[in-house]
Amino acid sequence: MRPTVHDIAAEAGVSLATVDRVLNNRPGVRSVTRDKVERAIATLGYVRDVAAANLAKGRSYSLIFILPAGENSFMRGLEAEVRAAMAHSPAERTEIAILSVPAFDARALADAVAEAHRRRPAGVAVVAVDAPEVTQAVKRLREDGIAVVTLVSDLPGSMRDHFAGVDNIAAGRTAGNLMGRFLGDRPGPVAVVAGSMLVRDHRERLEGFQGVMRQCFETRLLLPVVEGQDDAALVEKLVGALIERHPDLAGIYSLGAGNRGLVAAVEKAGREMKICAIAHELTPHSRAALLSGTIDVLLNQDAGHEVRSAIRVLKAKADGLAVIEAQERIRIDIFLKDNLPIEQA
Amino acid sequence: MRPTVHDIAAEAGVSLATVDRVLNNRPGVRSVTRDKVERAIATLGYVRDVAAANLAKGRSYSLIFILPAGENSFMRGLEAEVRAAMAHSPAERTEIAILSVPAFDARALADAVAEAHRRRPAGVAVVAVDAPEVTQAVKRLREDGIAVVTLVSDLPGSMRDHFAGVDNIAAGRTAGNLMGRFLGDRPGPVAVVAGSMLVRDHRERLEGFQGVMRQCFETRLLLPVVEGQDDAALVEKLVGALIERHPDLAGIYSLGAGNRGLVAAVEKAGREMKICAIAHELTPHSRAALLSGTIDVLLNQDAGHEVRSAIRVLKAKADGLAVIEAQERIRIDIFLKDNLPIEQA
DNA sequence: CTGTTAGCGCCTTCAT
DNA sequence: ATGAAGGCGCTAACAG
Repeated sequence: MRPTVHDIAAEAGVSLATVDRVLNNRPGVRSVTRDKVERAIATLGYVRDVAAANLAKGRSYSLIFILPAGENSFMRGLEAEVRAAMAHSPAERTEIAILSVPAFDARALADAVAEAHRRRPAGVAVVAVDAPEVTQAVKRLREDGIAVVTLVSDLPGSMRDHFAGVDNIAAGRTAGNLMGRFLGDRPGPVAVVAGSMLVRDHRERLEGFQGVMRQCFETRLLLPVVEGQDDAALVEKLVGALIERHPDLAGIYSLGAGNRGLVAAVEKAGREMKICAIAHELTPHSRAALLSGTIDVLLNQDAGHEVRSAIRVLKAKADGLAVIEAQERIRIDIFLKDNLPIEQA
Repeated sequence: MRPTVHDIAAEAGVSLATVDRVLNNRPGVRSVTRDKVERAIATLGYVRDVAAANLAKGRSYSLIFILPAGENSFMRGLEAEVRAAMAHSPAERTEIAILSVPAFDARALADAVAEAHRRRPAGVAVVAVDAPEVTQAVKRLREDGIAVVTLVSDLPGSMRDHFAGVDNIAAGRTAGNLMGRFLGDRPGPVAVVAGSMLVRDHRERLEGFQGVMRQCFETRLLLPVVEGQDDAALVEKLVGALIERHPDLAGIYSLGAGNRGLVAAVEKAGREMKICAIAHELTPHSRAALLSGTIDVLLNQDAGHEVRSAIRVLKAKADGLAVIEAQERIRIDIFLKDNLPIEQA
């Protein structure tokens, strides 16, 4: 049987309360007493039973998720994952609220962060727009002792506790490597469609993609990036124009959302163009396009993993505990039509 | 606050003990009383606090992992993950033991399963060799009410409760698709190296790979599969012979272990052959080969995920609980040198 | 500064 | 067939 607080109390010759004070390093213990207890802990090899501790505490963590509104399927999937987590709230001892803000709108986001601040939660998770007013608002949260995790897109310099998202430079590099290899010797330029250069994840993917293309496939012409605002209609228009202007277009890397527009434009151009399309995020639409062959590769970040990791980290940080970063790393999934997971319910 | 057993007892007008009997459907409750309690549970929307239940029970699950011995880096990594889980044993209320058996040896494995049976654990996880005597031994475990999970390689027809591993047909197909696309129009045959056709995961990968190659890249010559017994020295010899016999060899798919031998043989052949190599499992050696460019793609199954999933499932099955299969699915990771995760400690 | 006591939500004897 | 009481390992008042 593993040792309990009672065993430590006995071994150290003190009471339960004192053991508890030492364990949670609360004040009000002479350092000699503290030493005795710590020695007992060490010799008995005590490890606290977290479940029992939580039961006794009955603590509950109030968390706020700030997510972009709009049609973006990935973001809606992310929201669904947050709502799924809300459903398990009782078991997880969390109380989660969602704040919705217009996409790519730094002012609105900064206001939402301020609103979250007013509600004094234990932690906040935010899909960041990379702008000074947002950085400042997040900094103020932190200065007030509220834990902050950036979700999907990071916000360096904001003092956020953690970033729950993928390495977007690596994602861009991966896309570049696959694009270069899939195209082989086939001639023709490659286009890049982003959502907005205001968000860091898109900037980083672009950087990674361009880096690999210039470094490993230096003969390939890269067209200047166009910004589709993650809006399907706009993306369709932009991609349509690109295809028209470049009849020999060999590949398209869509590093943001609006895949419906991408798919529509490529399908309109027709099969015979054999455009190699690489896009991000597995959604019902992009899945269908991958299976039909319109999209060749999908890079994906698992929204469920990101949300659950964000919650774990927020709870830990709210308790002032450290986080094993390696254990919270979010993988970049690469999906071909052959390794697509079965559709979930 | 969510309802507790007390609330149900009050609502139903019975005692805690009776509520508990109903909750764990133990005998000794009149069906009228049972109904009253069940109605109370439903109207209050009660969900039991598993942590508190475990605390009260103090139950501990004894599990046995049966793993192949030998140099195979992946299997050693798997064992390391099991040992890591053993380290958390107290917190997880598990007592894990490891049984080691020679690789690809059906008799030895069947004996080990019988030995596990004798120890009467709550559950057994086994890396299966696909042979009748193993199937029989596993069936006997199940008939005795012991939960069984196959790990990495499955054993259909054995009545095992669950398979903790990847979809190996999909893995083979993915390898085939990438091989076909990476080679493009480049001429030359493709070789396949397996470990042994005695294990199901290797047979399935082969099936998937050949399927895609024949279906989507039908002009490409596929050499007959060779078996390297997951032994680096043997693999090196076999691959060396293949390269010698086919100076125009375009690609190699290594679907088993022994990557050290593969890498040695390909590097000996020299860069200028530009052989496209696709292999399985991320190990220190294969990682280095991916970074150096000797291996082009690594398909991987996360041993840690598999072990933790196996433990979760065994505990659930030991308690007679259902498992959400979708939630236990193990993904196929695809690693290029660009998306390799940072090396863990 | 330190100890006593009463729970957290659930399960388990032992009576009745 | 049902209930009362104590305890799992830990924490949190409240005394002293």
